[in-house]
Amino acid sequence: MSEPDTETYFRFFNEIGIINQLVSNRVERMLPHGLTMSQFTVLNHFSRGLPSKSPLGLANAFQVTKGAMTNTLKQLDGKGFIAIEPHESDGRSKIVSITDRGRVAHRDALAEIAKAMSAFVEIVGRDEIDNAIPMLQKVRIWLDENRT
Amino acid sequence: MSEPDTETYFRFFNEIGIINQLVSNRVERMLPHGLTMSQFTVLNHFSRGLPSKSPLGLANAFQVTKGAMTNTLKQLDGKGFIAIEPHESDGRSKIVSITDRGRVAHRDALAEIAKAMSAFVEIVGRDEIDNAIPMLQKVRIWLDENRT
DNA sequence: ACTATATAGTTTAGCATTAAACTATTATCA
DNA sequence: TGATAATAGTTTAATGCTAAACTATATAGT
Repeated sequence: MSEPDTETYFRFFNEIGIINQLVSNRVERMLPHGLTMSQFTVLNHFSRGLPSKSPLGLANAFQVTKGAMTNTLKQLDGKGFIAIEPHESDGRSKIVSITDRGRVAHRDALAEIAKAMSAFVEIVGRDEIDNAIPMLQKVRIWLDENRT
Repeated sequence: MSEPDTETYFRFFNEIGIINQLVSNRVERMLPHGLTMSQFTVLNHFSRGLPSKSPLGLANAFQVTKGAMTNTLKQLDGKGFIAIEPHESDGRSKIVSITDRGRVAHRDALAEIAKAMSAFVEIVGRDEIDNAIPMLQKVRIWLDENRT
């Protein structure tokens, strides 16, 4: 691969890095209930009707370490937004699920995000987002499956 | 905006967040000279022939705080990869530039990245990257200019 | 059954980052 | 000119993340 090519790919990932930094920062400052981005992401997962998962399953789904997930779940549990129960047959494992209070918190958070996004939506249309997501998924899946 | 729309936009930013996490992690482990992603990004800026900048200018360019940039520059300086000189007329400011050793380190790093990217390039073609960058730039610029 | 290995989760140390306090210098303007 | 505000950079405290060590339970192989 020629050097200019590397530059282009690097710029791609660099744009992604800066967007991530700007978005995380912005969203985190407006989330209610003292939610962090990671905490919201977990609530978002369950409020979409997805089935209960183990802490490890969540860590894999969001590509963070087990340790990071332990921390995130501890705080969500402290706020009463999730329930952590022992796995019925495997003594090593646990099952995480969202609580009613968690659902309310998620709804509040989503409302705040929607409010802040309204201006953004006028600039970057739904079609552009729809168009980009499959490509981003392809990138993410490749990175996930080809870890070193 | 309807709730499903918010979901779509959120998924977009979520994919970006996960990609960023996977890439940072992967790249950082293979960078030579003990370079971090932030350090490499600074070297990359200068090695592209861009003009010397103040620490604050670099912090703004990469969307990190002044404090983070102080730390990054301190480490690059310790490795002899950059030179930090006082601004000629403004006693508060400094000017950062890359050194010859910094250029060599950058070249080494770019070679490692290119090597690791070769497999990725086969999956996600140059055209897809070229197609995505303008949209990402638009997102990044909007986020940057519309900070709260 | 016993031992070795693998797995789920927690804890710890180290690091990069942010926000805010702080120092030093420059700009504004009355 | 002299006081006030703005700016550049550093430092500090707090936070979240990773990697690795650690505990406890489950699985596999003999």
